[in-house]
Amino acid sequence: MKKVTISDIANKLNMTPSTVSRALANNKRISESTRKKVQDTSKEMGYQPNVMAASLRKGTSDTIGMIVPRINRHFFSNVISGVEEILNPAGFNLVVIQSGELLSREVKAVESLLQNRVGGIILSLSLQTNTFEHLQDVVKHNTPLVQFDRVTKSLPGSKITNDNYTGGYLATRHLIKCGFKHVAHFSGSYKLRAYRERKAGYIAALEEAGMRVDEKLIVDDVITREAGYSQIHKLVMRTNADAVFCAGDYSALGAMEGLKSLGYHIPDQFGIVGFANEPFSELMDPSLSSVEQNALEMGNKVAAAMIKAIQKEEVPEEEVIPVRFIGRSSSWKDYK
Amino acid sequence: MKKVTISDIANKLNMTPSTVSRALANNKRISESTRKKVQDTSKEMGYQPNVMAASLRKGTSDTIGMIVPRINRHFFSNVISGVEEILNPAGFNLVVIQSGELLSREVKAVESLLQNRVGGIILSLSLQTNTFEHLQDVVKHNTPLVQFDRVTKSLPGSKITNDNYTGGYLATRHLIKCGFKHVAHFSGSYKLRAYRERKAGYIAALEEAGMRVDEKLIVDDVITREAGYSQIHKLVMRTNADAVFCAGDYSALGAMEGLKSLGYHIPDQFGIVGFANEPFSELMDPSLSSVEQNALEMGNKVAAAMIKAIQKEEVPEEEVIPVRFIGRSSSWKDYK
DNA sequence: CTGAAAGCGCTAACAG
DNA sequence: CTGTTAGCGCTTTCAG
Repeated sequence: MKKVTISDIANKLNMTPSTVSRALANNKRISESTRKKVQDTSKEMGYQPNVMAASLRKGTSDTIGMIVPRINRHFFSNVISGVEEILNPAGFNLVVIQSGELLSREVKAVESLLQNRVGGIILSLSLQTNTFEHLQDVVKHNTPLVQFDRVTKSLPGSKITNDNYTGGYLATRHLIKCGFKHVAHFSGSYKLRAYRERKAGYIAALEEAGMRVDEKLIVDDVITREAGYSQIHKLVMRTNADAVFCAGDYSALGAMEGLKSLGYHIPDQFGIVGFANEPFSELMDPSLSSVEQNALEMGNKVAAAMIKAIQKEEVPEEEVIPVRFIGRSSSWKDYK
Repeated sequence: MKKVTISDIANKLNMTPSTVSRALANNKRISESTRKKVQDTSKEMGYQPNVMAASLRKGTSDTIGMIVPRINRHFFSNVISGVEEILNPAGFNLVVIQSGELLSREVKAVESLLQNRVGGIILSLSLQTNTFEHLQDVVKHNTPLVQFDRVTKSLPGSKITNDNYTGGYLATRHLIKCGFKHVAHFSGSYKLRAYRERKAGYIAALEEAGMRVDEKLIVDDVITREAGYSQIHKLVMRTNADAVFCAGDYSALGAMEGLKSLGYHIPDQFGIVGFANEPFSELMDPSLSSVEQNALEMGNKVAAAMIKAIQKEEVPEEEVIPVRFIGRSSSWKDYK
């Protein structure tokens, strides 16, 4: 089928494309009668506006690009939903691209969004990302940038993060209150502020309790299930750890499996707390204590910041979303 | 920053935009030397092609739109990854939109993709979808359409589905072989073929075993955790069921929780099998038997069909991806 | 209130 | 091998 354009409509009604364009855009300088005529026949003819042509002309589009490491993480998919909740009613479209935690794919994604002239870019950094040149392009192109969760300060624009510090603090304090004496920490990459902050909260809780910070009890780059499994083996062999605060639920899951394979009873002999409250956490046996992030709210805030940035309003430089500790069976013991 | 265009490059090098365009497109009718010059200075000047302009001119774009009910379902997010695996290397971009299982949002998504003149649309129907007018538009616009998983025959184009029939058959046969005598079935909406087929497989297994099909043991529209929880209560009150094959893992989860709350021991007193093999299934206590769908392979096939359709090659009308039954503790008992 | 005209950035005949 | 020209569909001054 030939696609129908505004000129087709104009011809049929004996007017010019400009008038049709204005009528469709609800321009106030058009008489009520022609507006109605135009809108009726456009529907009748099955007109679909060509947004590419419009964006090309206007120099900007109503599409917002969003780059996330993976969409099959509970946290990220809920942030996406939160963003859509605000963006769609405001007349924006969202396109989501996965970086797969790979810098190379993040670079390509940024490039592709820029080439599509999106109205703005929402980004959570991949684990691999250690250089920010590709994002300098975004800045140079004057494309609004909003970062969330995994952010870097070396770029301008809004940064919306979780209260990772408090999360780490609450998780660790809980383990201490449950009577664990040697609380270890499985962290992520220190390149990411989120993990540094969770670790800082962990240390703060130890110090508050007058406990010594033992570097041997802190292992970084342990975020996968596999890493959790293998690292917990090393940990119990080499140290006197009796509990672990993991910076993610997947490593906590791996750690739990590792401990079970060694015959440990959880939580009596070993306490575990994760981070992110993945859907499986409450269903595990024993159920996994975790720190819940308010992903929907974060998404809402991210979208709001993006809209403000597009409208060139003042944007909050940093915004922190509160977290909530959820105690479950993997750690709950003799709480005082 | 002003965005740099091919004319800017052309000016700087004293040639015409056409030459630059051709050099950038690796057109063979361009001398090696100018090609190199153009590509170098384009990089140097930070040129980003405006794909909107190109698509407008060419009348088609390299962007494929994909509409899924929800991205936070293990199955769907893996199909997405499978699609990307094929589409990205082939030079296509994928944009994903969620319908949220709502017809209204599915309609809007289709409209938006059409307005963006995507090169093709990949679709899995929302649960609510009971009319297909919005998809007639896709056909009318000559936009290639590939359906997967939740498909309707009333539209042309490729349809890639799981072998739901065999899945239902294997799950039910397993329960029968484990000695359960009154196997019930929690289905989804019969509007969707996937659920009708799973049910057909269930019935086939019963009949093969010489068991009577009892309509009281079959409940439809039970796909959420909540529905599974409440319906299992009704089921054990009103019938003699001693096992249930659920058309989804979420309802199976709810059913398991409901049975536990009633003091049932699983699988000794009641057997459960789900469908989809969500990540939580293996982690539950007891772990949930389920039917695994090969989502990555499905994604690959979907993408391949789309590429063929775009290149106007022959496309397979229907393709069926095999499934695999995974027996776990929720059903495994006295197997023979 | 409506029309005429220009141009967003790119590609593709058609000519050289 | 490269230049000329026209136009994709739309918006937006600038004139009436």
